[in-house]
Amino acid sequence: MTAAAATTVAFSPVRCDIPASNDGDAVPVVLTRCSRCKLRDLCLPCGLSGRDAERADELVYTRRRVRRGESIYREGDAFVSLFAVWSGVFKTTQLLEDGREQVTGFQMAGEMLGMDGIGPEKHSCSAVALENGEVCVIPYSRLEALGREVHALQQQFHKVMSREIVQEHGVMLLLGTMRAEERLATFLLNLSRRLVARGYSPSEFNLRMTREEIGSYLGLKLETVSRAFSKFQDDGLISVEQKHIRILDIAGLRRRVGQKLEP
Amino acid sequence: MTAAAATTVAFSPVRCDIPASNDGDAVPVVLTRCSRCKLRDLCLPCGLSGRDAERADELVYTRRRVRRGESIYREGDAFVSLFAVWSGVFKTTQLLEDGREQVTGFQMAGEMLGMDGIGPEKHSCSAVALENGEVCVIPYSRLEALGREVHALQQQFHKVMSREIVQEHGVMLLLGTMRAEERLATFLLNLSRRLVARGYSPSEFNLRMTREEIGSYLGLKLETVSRAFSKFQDDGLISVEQKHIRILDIAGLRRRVGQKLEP
DNA sequence: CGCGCTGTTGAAACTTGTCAAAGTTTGTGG
DNA sequence: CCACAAACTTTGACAAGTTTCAACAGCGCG
Repeated sequence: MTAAAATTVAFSPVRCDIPASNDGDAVPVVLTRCSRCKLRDLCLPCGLSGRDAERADELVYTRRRVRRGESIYREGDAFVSLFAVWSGVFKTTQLLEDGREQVTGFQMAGEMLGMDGIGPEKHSCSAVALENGEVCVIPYSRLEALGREVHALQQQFHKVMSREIVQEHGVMLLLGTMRAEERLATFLLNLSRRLVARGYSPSEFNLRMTREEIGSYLGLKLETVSRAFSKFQDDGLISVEQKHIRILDIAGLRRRVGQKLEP
Repeated sequence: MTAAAATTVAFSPVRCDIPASNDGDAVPVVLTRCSRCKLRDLCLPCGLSGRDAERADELVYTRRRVRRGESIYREGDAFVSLFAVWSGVFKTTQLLEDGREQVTGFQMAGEMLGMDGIGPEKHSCSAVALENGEVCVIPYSRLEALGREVHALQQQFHKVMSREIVQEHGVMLLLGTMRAEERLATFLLNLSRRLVARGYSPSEFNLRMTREEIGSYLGLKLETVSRAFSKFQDDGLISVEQKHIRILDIAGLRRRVGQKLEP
């Protein structure tokens, strides 16, 4: 199954010692190379070629393992680096003063984490692993410096940030104008689209998040999410076995969202 | 009153002809200078000093008048420039395929518009003036080029984009976890805070948007917004006379949002 | 001066949340 | 490997909050 293929490591990390960088991180690390990474076309260096692609290798010196439930950074932490998901699925969550929490996003391979920290110089949300995974650490000072030299990298970075803004507009639309079932359908279609881009099946996947986390993201209670799943199943649009989802009628699912949402 | 002061033009535009720029805009324009602008500490060049501030003058060659109801750009338009609000209030709106529309933000002096366009290379929302106003046109290619030379400008730009992301997370929190009254209270507090930063009264202002636009932004129907206004008035938190709002008890308003939201 | 847009308010309908109970799966430790 | 506890999911009944529909008032523009 394709799912297994993409989890396979198409990459051999090479141990080496890196001289102390000027941002205070001087431990022996795993050398990673963006130019050889299986995710290069999904990730920040997407579109870079030739010399530019090689220079992108200077971006990432460490890849960090994160175990299920562990966080990459927490709300309030000083901002130092961006992170690119290499494997696993993550969620970002934000707290309201009175303790209410919301999931503001789910991130999978190739997606960037931490851009919220640049402006305030500290993270405004927490990033938590939903399963064991790895993230590439991109020291922000390095990205800034390299961006000035490698024009295409700078552009790429701006595009990534911009797309983050666009995507959040989409979530605002979802939260502001859609009903429960429309929200869930949109969520499933979005997930499907992103999985396809990563070489997985568009119609069959395992959710890494709980009903509660989905609900939090969609502005719904977990019971409502559960009911919507059941409804879709009763209507023959999907089959649900706990976290295992099969999309049986993708067109029907799209019709549940007013009309269609992704082409 | 402070409101009048900030509308006054503390700046004299100078007519001049600029040679054709390489992004196809060759009409006679108004020369503007960021380094002398009354908004420089609120806007993109915030924090630049000395030589850097002067170089920022190369960023903006035109300021564009936009009349109430007119749009700066529309969803789908090719992306060429960013815009900085110089005067007036704007809204950004996004459409859902079935015709539902949502207001995704309100922008006032010093705030940037158009960053959603960088990634997709076309605008993913429309920007419309709620009253007559002016925007500074920042050709994106120029910002990119100048950013490579003026380090601090580049950093500033990244911060602006990042803050946009953070702010949208805030809206997601609002839409995903708050009730009608909490949403409106948050909206009013946010407005008040931004007005203060611009030298206006924190407690008395005129809304430039209709109840429907507020509702759209907050994910509510206009009737619900109207009722929440009335409730706040009955409770002595604010006074409402059509669009004229006076905040009578800002602490009380904060208490309506679970606890507090802005310090 | 009147028409249209905007805003307010009431009552009924609908959607989602809340509470509760029970079933299922997962993980842990003996 | 089994037993048990904890976490997660499903479902029902009812409550609460918001929308919908409707009527009317006020303001502002032509």
